[in-house]
Amino acid sequence: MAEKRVTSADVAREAGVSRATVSYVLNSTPNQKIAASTRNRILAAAARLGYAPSAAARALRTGRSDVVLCLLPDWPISPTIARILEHLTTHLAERDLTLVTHVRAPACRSTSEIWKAITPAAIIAYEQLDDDTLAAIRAAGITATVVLFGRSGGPLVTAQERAGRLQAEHLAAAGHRQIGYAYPEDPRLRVLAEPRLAGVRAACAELGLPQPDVRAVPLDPAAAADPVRVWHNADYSGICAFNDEVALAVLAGAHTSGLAALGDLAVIGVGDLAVARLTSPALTTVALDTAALADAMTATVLAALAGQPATRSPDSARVIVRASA
Amino acid sequence: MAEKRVTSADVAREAGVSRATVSYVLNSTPNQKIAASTRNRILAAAARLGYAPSAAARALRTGRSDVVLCLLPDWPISPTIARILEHLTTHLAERDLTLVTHVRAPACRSTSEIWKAITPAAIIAYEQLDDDTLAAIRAAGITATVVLFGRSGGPLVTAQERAGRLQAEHLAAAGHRQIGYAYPEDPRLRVLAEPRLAGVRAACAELGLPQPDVRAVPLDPAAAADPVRVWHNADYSGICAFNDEVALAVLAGAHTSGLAALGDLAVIGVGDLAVARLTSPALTTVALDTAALADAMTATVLAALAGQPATRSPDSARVIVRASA
DNA sequence: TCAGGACACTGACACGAGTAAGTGGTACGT
DNA sequence: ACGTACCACTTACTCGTGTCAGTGTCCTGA
Repeated sequence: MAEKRVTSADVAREAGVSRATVSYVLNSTPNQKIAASTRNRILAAAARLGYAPSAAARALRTGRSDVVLCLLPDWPISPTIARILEHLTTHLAERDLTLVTHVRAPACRSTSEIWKAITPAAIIAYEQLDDDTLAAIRAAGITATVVLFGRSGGPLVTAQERAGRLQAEHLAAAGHRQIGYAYPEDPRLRVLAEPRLAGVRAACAELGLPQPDVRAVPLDPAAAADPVRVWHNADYSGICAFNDEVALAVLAGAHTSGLAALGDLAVIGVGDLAVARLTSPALTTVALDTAALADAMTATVLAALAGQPATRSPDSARVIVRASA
Repeated sequence: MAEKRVTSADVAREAGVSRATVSYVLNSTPNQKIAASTRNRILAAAARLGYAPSAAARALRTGRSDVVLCLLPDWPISPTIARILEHLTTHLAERDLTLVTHVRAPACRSTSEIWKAITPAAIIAYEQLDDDTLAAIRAAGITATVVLFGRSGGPLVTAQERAGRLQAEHLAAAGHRQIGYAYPEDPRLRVLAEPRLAGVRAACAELGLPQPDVRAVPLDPAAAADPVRVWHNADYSGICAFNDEVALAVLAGAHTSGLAALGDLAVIGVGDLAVARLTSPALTTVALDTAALADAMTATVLAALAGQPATRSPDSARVIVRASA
C-alpha cells in the first residue's frame, strides 16, 4: 500500500536504458556523449515518474552532502540576523545547497560534533572555533569553513565597523564632539559589539574627536538611567548605541531621568527595527543591507567551496535620519 | 594526507570483533545479548577513535533520516518564532533529531519538493498544504506531518486564541466596552492574526461586549493615524493589537493625531518584545511562553513519529501590565 | 578489406550502516 | 550419550547513487 520511492533504476527501466546512462544524463557528466534522443527520453521519463534523487545515497557515494551547516551561538537572534539567514537559505538553494542552522547547545558534546554526522559541504561558524576542532573538521574532509567573526576578520566584520563609523560621523556632523558608546549588557553580544565599537573609535580618531566613553546600558528604563545621567553630567551629548534596542534603552533612561528634551541627548542605533520609526522620538539608526550581506556570505561560502580566496565584504550600510539624532 | 573518515569497520577491527557486533552495541539493539566485556571493548574503541556514525549511510539504510524539516513561509520571522525554533532545535537534538528550517521560496518548484531529497523523519509545516503534496509526502513514506496553522487547528492555534482572549479580558476589566482590533497590513500574517482575532471575538461574546471593530494599521506613524482617529471618534477606547509592533503603530498614530493622553486610548499588544518596556508609554502586552510552546511542538512531533494522537497545546500566555493599558 | 577510432552505452563495484539468518560452542535435562 | 536450547557472535545482503572500465557498433582512411 505504501508505494516505494522512485529510484533512478525505475527511470532507467521506463526509458529502456541502463542506470548509468540515467545518472550521466541527469548530472550532465562532462566527457560523456549521449544521443539527444535518448537524453530526451530519459528526461521525459524522469519527469513523468516525478523522480528526485536521494540525498542520502548521493551523500554516501560522494562523501559530501549538499548541506551547508551554520553553527549559531545561543544568542538572542535579532531580526537582522534572521533576515540574513533567510536570504542565505534562498541564495544557497539556487545553487542546490540547503542551509541547516543549528544553535550550539551550551555544553552538549554530541551536538557540538554534529558536523561529523552531517558531513556538510561547508560550515559557517559565528564565533572562532578551537584549533582542535578546526583540525578535526579538516581531517574529516570538510575543506570549506567560514568563520564570520574570527581573529582574522570575516565577511561580516567590516560591515559592522562601517556601521559604527557611520554612527559616529553622523553625530559629529550634527556638532557633537563628546561621544558616548552604549554597550550591550549581554556578554554573548561581545563578538558583534566589538567591531561596531572599533568603527566608532576609528571615526573619532580620524575626525579629531576624543575617544568615546563606553558604558553598558541595561534594557530596563530605571537601570538605564544611571549611565545616561553620567553622560549628561559630563557633557556627552551624542550616544552611539550598539543596536536599536540599546538605543531605545538610552532614550528610556533619559526619560526616566527627566532630561526628555531632544537637544539634551542625541541617540543613534543600528539595525532599523520595524519599531524604530514608531517610537517617539523616532529613532535615527544605521540600516544594514541584509540582502547585500547575505550575498557576500553566499559568495564567501561558494568561494570556499571552490578555491580559497574570500571576497571582501560590501560596506552596505546607510544612516536613516529620524528625530532622535 | 587527508585521513579517512572513521567507520564502524575501523571500530570493529580495533575491538577485534565483526562490524555487526559493533552496530548492535552502539545502537543497543534489543534481543541481542552481548557480553559486557566485549561491549566495553567496543565502546572504548569507538571513543578512542572518535567514531561518529555517518548520517547519510544510516539514512540510506533505514530509509528515514533523523532530520525534522520545518517549512517556514516567507514571513518576517518574529523574535518569538525565532526563540521557539531555537528551543525546538535543542529539544529535538536531545532526541537525536536535527531540525532543519527551510523558508519556502515564492515560486521555486525544486525547493518546494525539498522533502523528496532530504527524506525527513517528520515535516512541520506552518500553513496548510495542498492535498496533492500531502498525498505525495505520505506516498514517500513520511508518516509524520504536523501542520501548525491548518484547517483542523494545530498545536499553536489555541495559544494564539488564548492570547487574544487575554487581551480582550484585560481591556474589559479596565472598563473598556467598545474594543477595536488592530490588524496587520502584511497579508502573510493572516494565518497568525485570524486565531488571535478569534480569541478576542470569543472573549467579547462571553463578556457581553459588542464585537470588535477590525481595522488594518500600517507600520507608519502618519498612515496609522487614520484608523486611530476613526476609533477615537466612535468611542472605541480599548485596542487589541495583533502584536507589539502594530500596538506601537497605534500609539504612534495616536501621537500623530494629537491624542496623546493615556486616558484616550488603551493599547495592548502580543509578544513582549524587548522593546516593549522601553517605549513611552511602556507597552502592556501578552507574553507567550515560548519554552512551553516549543515543548508542545516537540511533543506533537514526537507523538506523530510514534503513534498518532496529538497532545493538546498548553494555554501558556500571560498579561504583562505596563503603562499603555 | 580491415585496422583503428570515435561514439553511445552497459556492467560492476563502492560508499557506510542496519539487520535477518546462520554458526559454533557450552550447558542442561533425561 | 544425545537432542535441545540458548548464548555470543559472524556472514551476507540491502539501501540508491556515482563512476571506472569495458563492449559492441558504425564510420573512416589506406
